[in-house]
Amino acid sequence: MSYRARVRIAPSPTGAPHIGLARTALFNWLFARQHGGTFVLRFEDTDTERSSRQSAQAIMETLRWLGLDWDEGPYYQMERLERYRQAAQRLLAAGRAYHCYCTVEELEAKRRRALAQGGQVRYDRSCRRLSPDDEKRLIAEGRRPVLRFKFPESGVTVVEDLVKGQVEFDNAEFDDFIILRSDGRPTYNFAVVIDDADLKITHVIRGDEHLNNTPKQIQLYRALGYGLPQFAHLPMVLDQSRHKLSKRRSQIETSLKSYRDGGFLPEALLNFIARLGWAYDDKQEIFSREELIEKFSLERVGASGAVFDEEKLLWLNQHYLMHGDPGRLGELLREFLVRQEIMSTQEAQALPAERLQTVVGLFKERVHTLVELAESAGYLLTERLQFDPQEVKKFLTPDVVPLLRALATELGELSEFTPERLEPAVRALLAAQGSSLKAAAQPCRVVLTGVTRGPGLFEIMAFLGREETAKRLERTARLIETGQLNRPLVEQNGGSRERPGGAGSA
RNA sequence: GGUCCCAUCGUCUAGUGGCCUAGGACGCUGGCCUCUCAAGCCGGUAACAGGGGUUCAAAUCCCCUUGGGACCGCCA
Repeated sequence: MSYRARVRIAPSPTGAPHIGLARTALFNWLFARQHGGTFVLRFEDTDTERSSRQSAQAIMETLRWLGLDWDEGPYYQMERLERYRQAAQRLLAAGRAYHCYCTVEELEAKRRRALAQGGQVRYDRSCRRLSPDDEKRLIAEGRRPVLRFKFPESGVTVVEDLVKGQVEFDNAEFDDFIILRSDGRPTYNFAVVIDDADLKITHVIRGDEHLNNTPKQIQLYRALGYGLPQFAHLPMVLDQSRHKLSKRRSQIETSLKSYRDGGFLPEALLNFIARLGWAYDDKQEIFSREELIEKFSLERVGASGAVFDEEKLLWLNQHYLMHGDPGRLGELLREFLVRQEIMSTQEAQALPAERLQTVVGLFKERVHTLVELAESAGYLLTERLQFDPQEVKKFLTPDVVPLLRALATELGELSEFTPERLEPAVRALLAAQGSSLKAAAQPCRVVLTGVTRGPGLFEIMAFLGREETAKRLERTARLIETGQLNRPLVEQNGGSRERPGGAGSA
């Protein structure tokens, strides 16, 4: 297992990078890293209509975000046109390729006719034996020929696939496909062979959908005199209706950017994707990047398609949120607070890193994404409380007012404003008032946060600090008395810009 | 329509002829814990698509059927 593996990811830069790209990239990357090999990036940009430099940039940025660093490239096929031309020339000279003068319209008509008769949608090879005179005439008509590959008309092409095993194709099923367009640009099946040969790719690891193309490529390798790489066709990632993941028809999100924006961690996404079609054993679900490199193997890649289960991704993301580095998570939270418009860039920048880390600690096991984290933490970091009318009605009744006042006063006297000191103090106070923590916790929580769920009451108080806690208690007590709690508090406060998260903590 | 691939709980999967009255995980669900919600812990639900073979023995091997998917472009 110590050969110099060379693998590649060869996306076409024709749109936003998607899950499928990450999947193929990850498996190739893992294979390269595991074997101390080389991971090459190549852009298949011969579809000049749809390819764009921006898309290439977006793909590279996404790969970087995922941490799938490449060792070579990016190569661009459009910068290698001369290479394809030379190879095509060789094929032509060897009698393995020929010019075809059929127009797009003619081909389209033939295809339609064939399909209507329920027959083969293959090119009829009509240009294969044109006489020199015919060719002259067609050229004189101004036709610009394409170059077609003479595919063997009989025999069998065998694909030795590392995932699918040995797959046989009857050569009669294939037609003389186009290798060079009329303007000289190569088509996919041609360019991919020359590039993989030139780049000395040892293992072509790619999606399942290419298995049917492989015989075409194998014949090309042979005609060109190149040695074959090993092939490994990965099962595809499917949507809930078991179709290939597609931006257009699938319900689930396919764009990687939307996962990034949605508050997913790259390590969670990678861990999740790795387990789509691959398993190490019956025990382990969580794999760090290093463990994946160590434990991944093509032998253990399954053959059947795998449905993308967002619930499981969410679970994994929460796992990495709970166990990730607090410092890093804190900074990500800062970013998402702005992104989710919880606060301004300036406000976010003013937050001490330590405060953010505390928030992460308080919420990490209660949220699944950074977006949820930012939105949940809003009431701790800003004064904007969203009182749920239902909860207000249920918990903030006039009879809790004395309790709130007592708390505000009593807590002011506490020497240390920490959860450890708060708990016994509050419990004692409640007991003295003839109440209990069980009875009073929820009203207090709503008073302080506006909602009925969240971190422990004492953690919340400690985070808010003595002053802010007392302030919220008093203010809400007043609002209850005057019956003003039917509208959002933020309006009644006249839009205070004060930040409780700033200084006054214990 | 043709060719090719695939087929274990709803989902991801373990299983490579006996260890399987099929294991784990997500989800769902019951309980514990508890100031809420989570997290955590304990328990439950749920699958070998069907039919033929081969074999002492089949989820595992073979065949057929069915079902699903991909590809069949001067897209990749």
